[in-house]
Amino acid sequence: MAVPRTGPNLTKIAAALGVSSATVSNALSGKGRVSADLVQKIRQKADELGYVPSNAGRALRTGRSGVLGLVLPDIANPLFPQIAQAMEMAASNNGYGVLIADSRGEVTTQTDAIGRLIERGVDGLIVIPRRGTRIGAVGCPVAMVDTPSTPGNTVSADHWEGGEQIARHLSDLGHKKILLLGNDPASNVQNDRIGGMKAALGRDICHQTIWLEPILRDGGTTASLKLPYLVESGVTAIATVSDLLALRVLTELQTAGFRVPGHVSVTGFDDLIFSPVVTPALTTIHMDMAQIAEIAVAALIAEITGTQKIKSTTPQQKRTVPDTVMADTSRVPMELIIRSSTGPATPYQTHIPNGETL
Amino acid sequence: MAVPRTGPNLTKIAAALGVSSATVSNALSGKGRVSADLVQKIRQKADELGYVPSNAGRALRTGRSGVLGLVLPDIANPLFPQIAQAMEMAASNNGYGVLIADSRGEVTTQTDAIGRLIERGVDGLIVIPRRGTRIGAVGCPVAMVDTPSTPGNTVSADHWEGGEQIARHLSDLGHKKILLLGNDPASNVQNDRIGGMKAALGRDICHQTIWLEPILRDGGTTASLKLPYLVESGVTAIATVSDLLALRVLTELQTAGFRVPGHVSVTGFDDLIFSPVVTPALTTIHMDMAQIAEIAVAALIAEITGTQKIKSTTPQQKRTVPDTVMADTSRVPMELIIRSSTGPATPYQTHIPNGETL
DNA sequence: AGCGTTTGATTAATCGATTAACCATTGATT
DNA sequence: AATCAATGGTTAATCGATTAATCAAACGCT
Repeated sequence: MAVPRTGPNLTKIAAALGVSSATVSNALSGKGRVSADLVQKIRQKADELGYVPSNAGRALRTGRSGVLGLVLPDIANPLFPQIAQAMEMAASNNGYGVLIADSRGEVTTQTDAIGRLIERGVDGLIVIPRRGTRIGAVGCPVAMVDTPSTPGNTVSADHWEGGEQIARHLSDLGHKKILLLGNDPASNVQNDRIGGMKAALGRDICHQTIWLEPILRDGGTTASLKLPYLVESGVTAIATVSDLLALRVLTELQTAGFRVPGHVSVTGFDDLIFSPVVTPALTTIHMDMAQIAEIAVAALIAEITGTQKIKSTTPQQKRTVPDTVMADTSRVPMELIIRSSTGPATPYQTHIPNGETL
Repeated sequence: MAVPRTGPNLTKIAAALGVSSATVSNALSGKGRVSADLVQKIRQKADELGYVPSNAGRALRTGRSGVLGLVLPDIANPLFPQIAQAMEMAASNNGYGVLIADSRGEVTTQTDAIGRLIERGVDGLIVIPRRGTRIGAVGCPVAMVDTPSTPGNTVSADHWEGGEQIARHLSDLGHKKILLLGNDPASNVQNDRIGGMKAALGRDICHQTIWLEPILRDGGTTASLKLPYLVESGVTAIATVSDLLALRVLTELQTAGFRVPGHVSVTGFDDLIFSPVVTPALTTIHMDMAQIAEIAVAALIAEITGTQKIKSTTPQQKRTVPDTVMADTSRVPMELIIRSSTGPATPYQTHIPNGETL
């Protein structure tokens, strides 16, 4: 094709000033020895010509692309916007770009997704694994964002502590009989959250855990949670592991004529986009994704820029252990957001779903 | 640094077989003239060594990176997962990667975000603009996904027709007094949706349009929509421009003691993740993001691979018109999803919010 | 003055894939 | 048999930035 490169490059700037391209490179990167006023002139000329360094050229020479891969096996995750935004921001603050990959929920394609990213030459991977999926050796540093209790985890929110906060909040409101509602018992995150809740509930508080996903799988989508029955049997609070579940519970209760939080308090997790705008607004736990992203990206970059010296000399024999990186802080605290879906416990005596004034 | 490249490259394969690297390149790309069995042997050797072509080398030589940029000025958009997933899939099916950029909602940083992508050498941009923001000249092909009525639009869902579908559905159910609820009157998408709704409602149907965002801006977050008043004044259906709004309306009505769809029918738009799981499940409009993405990516790639010959010979003088590409089909139909939040119109006589059996 | 050192800049090799231009066979044609 | 074309492959240049290895000049020091 012989596409004539249009944009200005190092050589063009060098030619315009009558110096060598090496000097221009040094001046712009501040590495070699270049006199102050020549640096000045080069900078100016570069701006004037609208110089944009070629990533391809740099990548080829340095062996680093300046791009991180973001893998979300479960992209349907409603937290995705938050995660993507936070990661992109953290990366671009550090001069990196973010390439996304999606594996459509299937485990087999997760490997493909990672493969695609590797082929594109990413310098590192950020992986939000789905239900504890292990990542095989990939040949580049990997930051895993799962739960503090997951082996190989780099950084994550302290889901356990978040669970404790929610449980304490409900406990403080006087709730004595609480339903803990999870979705997938195989999820590390959800187990941590539920674990934290249980740990924070004193012996005087009765609680029961229900996992939704197995029920739906066995009973079909029509399977009911029998929430009205549970409430009538004395449950005054339902703590879920996700705002999505909380929303489901909330609307189901409201349709059945119960008042939230009048009859039952409901809590969620994650502070999703809809949580503040529903009525009643959801009491939930917010995670500081920006901070998590910052730590994950920092750890990744540290590994990337420091890993060269220990480069394995035997290219054929890949390491079998994933190169998950470590961070100084591996768990960031979560924040309790109290809104309107929780209130004082009012033990349910007689069932009057309708016909009463607030 | 002198990082010794570990992975196998063309030269290594060539050396292993005693041929030239050019032949290997030709064999793998199927371009030059190479005998059938040599191609065979080269392919085999490449697999054996686990050869992965270097993107940097290829990009440098060909001037194309094989990466598309995805710009979502409004990343908080709950449709983001769907969009990102569809785009990534369409791109990777065509051998391209997707680099994301976020402008955190601000218009000024939108330019920065695009700039970052350009600097990373993307071959083309996919832009989902926020409220009709225009994209300046960027120097690479751009696919805009907005509304069919937006000038410069490449492809999008037929929001107008979606609005018509929803309106017809409500009309068929016998609703005569309908509230149309939008959020941002400056949004092209929302205007199309509302426009379609209005167009499909016959003269015998009374409707009123309310925009939420201006009300909230003037009246603060506490401003109420006075939904109960509206319902009591005879509105039997509320058609919103988004599932998020529909959810808001739904929960507000339920809390006020109204039954959906018993007293009022509620509809949304976009079929967001929570829409099927709330009670009652939302009747809404689903857009075929996969198809939109496929069309956008195809149009972009066509432009990318065909644009070389008309490369401008005057690099300095950038085009002032954005290079938005055109597609054969610019509007893809939407699909009406009827669930439980809509039902026959039952004109509201006496207000009995509570105390009645369904 | 003579020697070593610092400063400032240049040369040239390199990363890996692509491709235009070229060379060497073999086969076909008149 | 001589010429031409097709086939199969090689050479070498190129994309743009980086950087190790030089080189030349200016400076400091005894």
